[in-house]
Formats: sequence, structure tokens, C-alpha cells
Amino acid sequence: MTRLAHKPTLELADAHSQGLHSIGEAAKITGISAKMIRYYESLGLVKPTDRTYANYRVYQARDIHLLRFIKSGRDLGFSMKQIAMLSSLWQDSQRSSAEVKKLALEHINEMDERIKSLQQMRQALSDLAEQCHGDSRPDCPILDGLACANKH
Amino acid sequence: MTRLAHKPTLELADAHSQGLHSIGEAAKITGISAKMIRYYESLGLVKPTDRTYANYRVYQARDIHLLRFIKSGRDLGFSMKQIAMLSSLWQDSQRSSAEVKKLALEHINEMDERIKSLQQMRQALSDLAEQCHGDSRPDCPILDGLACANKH
DNA sequence: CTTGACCTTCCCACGATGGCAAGCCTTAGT
DNA sequence: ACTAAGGCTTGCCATCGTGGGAAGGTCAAG
Repeated sequence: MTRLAHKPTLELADAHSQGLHSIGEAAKITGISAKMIRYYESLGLVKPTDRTYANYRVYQARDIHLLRFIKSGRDLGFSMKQIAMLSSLWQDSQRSSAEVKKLALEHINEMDERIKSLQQMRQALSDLAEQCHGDSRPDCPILDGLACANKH
Repeated sequence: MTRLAHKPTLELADAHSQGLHSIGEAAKITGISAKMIRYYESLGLVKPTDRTYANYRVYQARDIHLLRFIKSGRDLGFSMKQIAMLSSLWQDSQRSSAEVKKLALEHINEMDERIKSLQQMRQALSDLAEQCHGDSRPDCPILDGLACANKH
């Protein structure tokens, strides 16, 4: 972390006091793997402010902040594309909250549909499973259900 | 579909009366794309009984039956690995229904976990969205929530 | 005989993530 | 001063289920 492009003799302690971090440190802080941080960079989401002479990525406090923003978005199930849009809204002081809310509501609808679909599958399968005695005999309503469903 | 390896002069009408089908017909019947039928074959799940002289795949009634079994499994959310296991149980007359039920219950648990996780994300996001007025002002609790969640 | 609709194989792409390898850099211990 | 460990770099491959497309063979109808 020493020998930054701008401040060649910057020491680690100074770097930390300025909120500068290597990719490994950023990973520990944010809970995102270094691999993923590089991947997000390749998507154009987070470009580190600087590189050291040795070409190491250098993250400032604002970069860390953005990484945490991305992490929160992932934790809420947003796709990278959605996060890219949210991120650009976040950084746009002229945004309207309506735009953000629209994205959020769309994602909620997507999740509702996935939940409903999963619940339907779950229900259908547990209906079959309930009919299955589950002993050593080969007779099995679950397999029968799989074999005969949608039969035309 | 004519000129089958075994019966070189077999006509289409005969083929149909014997339950023989090209991959395109199998696709239409089962609702699985021809692409996917070939993929399932590459996984060792469904190997067509025959090929014509022109190397076209020929599916018999039992192959179609198996494809439908696979389709039902996918519709219930099983992975291809799980379907491979279910399929081998299906074709094993010595199976115990307990084995099948065990797979089913495991999958039900997986789905329950995914449902719970989705519901938690959905709830967290809709909590944020409810606080957002969603008008033309830039002030936005959703973005604030993304920016500040997990902040250390 | 041509045309269009099939079929074949092979390769590429997605989305988000992990793993590995080769090679450079830094830091700490001898 | 040298060495070993560990961090960093890039680049490639794999996952899982699915779709798309190219290049070429085959078949049926006009």
C-alpha cells in the first residue's frame, strides 16, 4: 500500500487514516470477496480511485461506501443490472425518489412471483409426498405423480 | 422418419402407430425444446432407442414417457441431478418408496429455505419502499437504506 | 430440381460466483 | 541481504439450465 501514484512515500498507517485500502482490506470490510470486487469493476460499477506503483488497486472511503451499497442491494436480491441503475440514481443528486421506488416495486413484484411459483411447486410436491407411505415397498405416489402429470 | 435402421422402409404413418417420433415431434408432445432434449441426452438421462439412416434421433413411446417424467420433475423445481436420481429410482422396480420420499422431502426443505429467504428480502425492501414518498424529490429512504445497512 | 423445413454437431452467451495458475510485490523473519 | 509467506495482478475454466446461431446433411412437396 506504500508508494501510491500520487503520494509515493505514503505509509500504511497514513493510508488507513485517509481511508485508503487494498482490495483484500476492502473485501474484509465489506464482506464482498476480492474476486467479486474485481468483477463489479469489470461491470463498470466500482472503479478504484488509484493504483499503487505496483498496480495494486487502492480504495478510498467513498469506494468502500459504494461497495457496501452494492452489497446491500445484493442482500435484497437485486440483480447486478438493477444495482447498476440504483447506483447511478444514488449518485445522481437530481434523481426523483419515484424512479427509485419504481425499481423497488418492480423487484418486489418479481420476488412475489418467484415466491408464488415456489409455493405452488412446494404445495404440489408435498401433496404427493403426503400420499407416499415411505416404507420399503416400491409402490410410490410421488413417482406415479411425476410419470402421469400433464399426460395428454 | 422413414428408413429406420431396423426397418428401412418404415413409413411415417407406421412410425406413428408404433409410437415413434422425431426429436421435433417429441418436443411438441412433451413441451421440452429439442435443444433441451439433446442436453438431457448428454447428461445420460434419455438416450433415443434408435437413429434413422440419416442419423436422426428416433423416440419410442417409453422415451416420450421418460421425457414427460423429466418435465414434471423440472416443473416441481427439482435439479437435473435430483431428476437423475428420481429417474433411476423410477426405473428400478426394487426401489423403496422411502428413498423417493427422502429426496422429495429434501427438496421441499430446499424450497422452504428459498421461500423464507425471498420473503425476508421482500419484507425488508417493502419496509423501505413504504417509507419512500415516491415523488419528484431526490430524498429517498430506499437509497438511504441501501447506503447505511450493515454500516459498521 | 429447387425450396423450405427439418435434422445433425459444435460453439458461444447468459449471471454471479468460485477456483486455479503464473508471475510480480511486499513484509517479516532469519 | 536473502528467503519464505502471503497478498496482489491477470487470465482462463467451471458451474446450471437454457437459448441462439452457424455449417452442413436430409427429406418432402411443388
